[in-house]
Amino acid sequence: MTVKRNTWQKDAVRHALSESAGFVSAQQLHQVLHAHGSTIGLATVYRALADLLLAGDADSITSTDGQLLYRACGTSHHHHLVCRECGLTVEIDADQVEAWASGIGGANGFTDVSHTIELFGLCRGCRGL
Amino acid sequence: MTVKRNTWQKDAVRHALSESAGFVSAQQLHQVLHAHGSTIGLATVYRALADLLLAGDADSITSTDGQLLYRACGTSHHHHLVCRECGLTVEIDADQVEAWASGIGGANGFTDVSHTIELFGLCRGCRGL
DNA sequence: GACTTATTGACATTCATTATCAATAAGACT
DNA sequence: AGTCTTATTGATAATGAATGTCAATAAGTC
Repeated sequence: MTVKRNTWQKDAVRHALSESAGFVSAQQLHQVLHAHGSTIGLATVYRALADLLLAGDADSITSTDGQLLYRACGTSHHHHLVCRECGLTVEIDADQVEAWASGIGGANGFTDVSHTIELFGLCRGCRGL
Repeated sequence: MTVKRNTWQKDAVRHALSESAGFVSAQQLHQVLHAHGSTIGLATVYRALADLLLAGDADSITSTDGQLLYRACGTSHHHHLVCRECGLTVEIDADQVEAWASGIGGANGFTDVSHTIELFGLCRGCRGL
């Protein structure tokens, strides 16, 4: 049977992902890693992220322009309010929504319900241009 | 200012979409239209679908393999509960969440707040395998 | 250290979606 | 009806994220 091997590349991806706030694309992670001097390959980043998904150490959503965004998972769960102009991000917690989400899931016969909630808007600064 | 023009192509896409049950990809719609004798171009199908999205006459989700799926849609804004195994989709309406979203946005100085909410879970069928 | 083979990484490939742009036709105006 | 403006179309090229390929590398074992 195939035996998993531990490589610095996988650790690097895991670490870079946990350092990132919010959702990050595989390409962004690759760039960040290179900016920090790593020589990791793009394909390897994709493979490491796929492994993290399977292992449940990360989850993903697809952004509006169609690319997959990843997030470290297992830490505290929260959501973001993002300015669609400048990218300013405000963390929000949403206990009501958490409860609502799991309730809806159960009412429809779904289990293991996870959710992705992102709010986009125009922040004060960008509006006041 | 730009003036919208009505073409048989847009009507064809709108009609084909409303005839389709469930979610359909742009490529599938294009094939269906050609199978019915239409000579509509693929790019035009994409453009018509984009217009329908903007007009609120259709909504879309991204399938597990990354492509956009479209569906004719009523006027009301709603969200989806999707089985992460088989793709079974249940419509949910979320008045509470709508209110919560705009409230949070305003409280943080954001205007024009839009949101994306997706719930993923395991449906009864897939769980019982 | 030697060996097996999982993993890497540079590159090619796939494929959905978008951009390009000349040709067409919708709507307005006479 | 004819003319004119330009929004729209459609064939094709281009983009770009994601995956496949495969020789070279290195993790874990003995």
